[in-house]
Amino acid sequence: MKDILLEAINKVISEMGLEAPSVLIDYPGDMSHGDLYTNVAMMLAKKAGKNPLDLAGEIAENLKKLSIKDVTKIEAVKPGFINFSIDESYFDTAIKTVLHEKIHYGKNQSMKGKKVVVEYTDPNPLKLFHVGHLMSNTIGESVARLIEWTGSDVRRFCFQGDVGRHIALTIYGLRLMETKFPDENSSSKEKVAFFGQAYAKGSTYFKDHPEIEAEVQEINKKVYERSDNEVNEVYDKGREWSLEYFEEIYKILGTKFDRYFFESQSAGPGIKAVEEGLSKGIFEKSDGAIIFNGEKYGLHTDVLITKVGLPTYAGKELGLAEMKYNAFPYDTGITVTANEQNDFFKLTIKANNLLFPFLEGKLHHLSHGMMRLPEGKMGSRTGNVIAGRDFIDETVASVLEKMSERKMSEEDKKVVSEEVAVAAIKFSVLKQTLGKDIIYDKNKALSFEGDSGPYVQYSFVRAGSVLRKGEENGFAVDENFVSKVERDIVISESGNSESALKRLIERFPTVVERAQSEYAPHYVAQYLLALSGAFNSFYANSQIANSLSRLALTKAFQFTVHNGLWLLGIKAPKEM
RNA sequence: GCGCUCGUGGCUCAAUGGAUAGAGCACUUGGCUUCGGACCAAGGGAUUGCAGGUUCGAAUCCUGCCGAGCGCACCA
Repeated sequence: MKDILLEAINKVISEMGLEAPSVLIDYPGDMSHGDLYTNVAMMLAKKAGKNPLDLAGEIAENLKKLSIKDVTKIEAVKPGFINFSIDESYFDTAIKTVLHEKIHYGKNQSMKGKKVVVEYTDPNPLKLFHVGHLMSNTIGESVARLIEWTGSDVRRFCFQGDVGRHIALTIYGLRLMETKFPDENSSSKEKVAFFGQAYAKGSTYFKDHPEIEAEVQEINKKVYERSDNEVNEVYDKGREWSLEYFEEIYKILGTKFDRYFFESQSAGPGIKAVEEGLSKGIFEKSDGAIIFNGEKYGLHTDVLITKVGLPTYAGKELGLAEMKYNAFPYDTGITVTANEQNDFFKLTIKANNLLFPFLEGKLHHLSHGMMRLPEGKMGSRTGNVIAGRDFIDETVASVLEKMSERKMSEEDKKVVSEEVAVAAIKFSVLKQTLGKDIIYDKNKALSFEGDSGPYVQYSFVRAGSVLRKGEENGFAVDENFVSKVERDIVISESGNSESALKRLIERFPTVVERAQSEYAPHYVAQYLLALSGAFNSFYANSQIANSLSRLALTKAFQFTVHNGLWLLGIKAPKEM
């Protein structure tokens, strides 16, 4: 409908001899202003030498002459808006579309055939998987799903820092610890916690004893070269345990990576790329190290290969871009990280473009804020970090507490409580604009009410419950349901909670498009809150289970919520 | 110091240069003989950090100031 009106407006204004700017046509915030509005008259008034309201009136008159299907009212108002009212039957048709498209409702083909890689989460083996990784995973997964809905071929990549200074510090810290090395039978949580402590120990010790620098560098070199059996043994065990532990978390979160990359693999290609860049004059030598002088491009200067000959994070990033491209020749390569890496990515993207001209315009960095504690930044070096797994487990525990009254098997409770907890966590991340920090207050439990994931899930569950009731009343939602709805069109009156819900369901695909084009899942999250609110209001105001049209609307609501939650990486449970 | 990002009710967040700045939490009040109360309805609560500017129109764009966060050469 938006497109139809847009076309009509453009036609009318060009017939009036006016140049069309990029016309805004949208849903008004307040339904009392009609179903759609445009501000085109105000934008053109000055150029046309007319008063905005008069011009709006003229455009409105000309639009009326076109007698556009389903448009029942065109009205020029106050400063110069033109408001449109759409016939109720148009929305009834939209509801039927939902019932046909089911779990595909909202998809489009805007990027059909494009290849896209999304790299996210990126935890480091031997280091703690903290709430920040949870955030990156949540956002990356949602973005990957949004892109899948453009018809693109998406690959999920995860890059893990299995070599480097943090590993050396962990191994050093291990030597300082009295605690016994955990055995194979310990839980993966214990195993990983052990290495987390070692890292904290190693890095705090290093902070107070800078004289161990040479020793740490020596260990680091051994890790790269795999030249020391003792180091290798610790390293291999730690890496294996970490990766197992990460898999457990991905399973709970609902992410499945297509491919893992490790820094130990990108080091070689990184060095090769940097040396090639050096010979081409893209990079230069300085103080024994190889650097990228970003100042020519208004960026910083960063070291790519240290004077000891080891690639830095930046150097390895240069190798990674090519490795990713070789694994899957993408049109768009997105990397999701916290915004503390913004400058770093500006730098490496620039360097990658210079080095690999075929990557020009393909690399994108998507940054998000950080999980912060009320008392300040979390840092794994100091040890005041919240483990991602602990955060999930604590949330699950409080969901279970809330579910204690529910009659449900223990097994089901376990599954559902996990789904609800993950919803609460993910939604709290995805409901707000990317890039802003989230303050995590341990004393304030995550919300299950109001603007929350569980609120949306609850609405879905409730809808399911009503549908079952409808079935008892002889309105089975089966193969014949849609055709029954088709025959029995019941047009509801406009202006009530039922028509408000209908209108929201109809605009879902446009919400998805916007979220896709801006890589902004929060539009979907915010929409789901509004949609759920509209449903709950409708539910409170009408008897649903005895009306086919209202059941049809409820079913359409269910599909829409289900699809929206899916885009956020959140499950829609049957019961909770 | 330089660069990037951000300041919206007590708190946490929305708002494509557009209409009366929206929600949730907290607070006050009302609603289960109806389909799940993790709900609904209503109320109070905002000089959108401050000062200018651009515009028919600014939370949004520009400039300055104040405040916060992040980054800035051999860590990742």
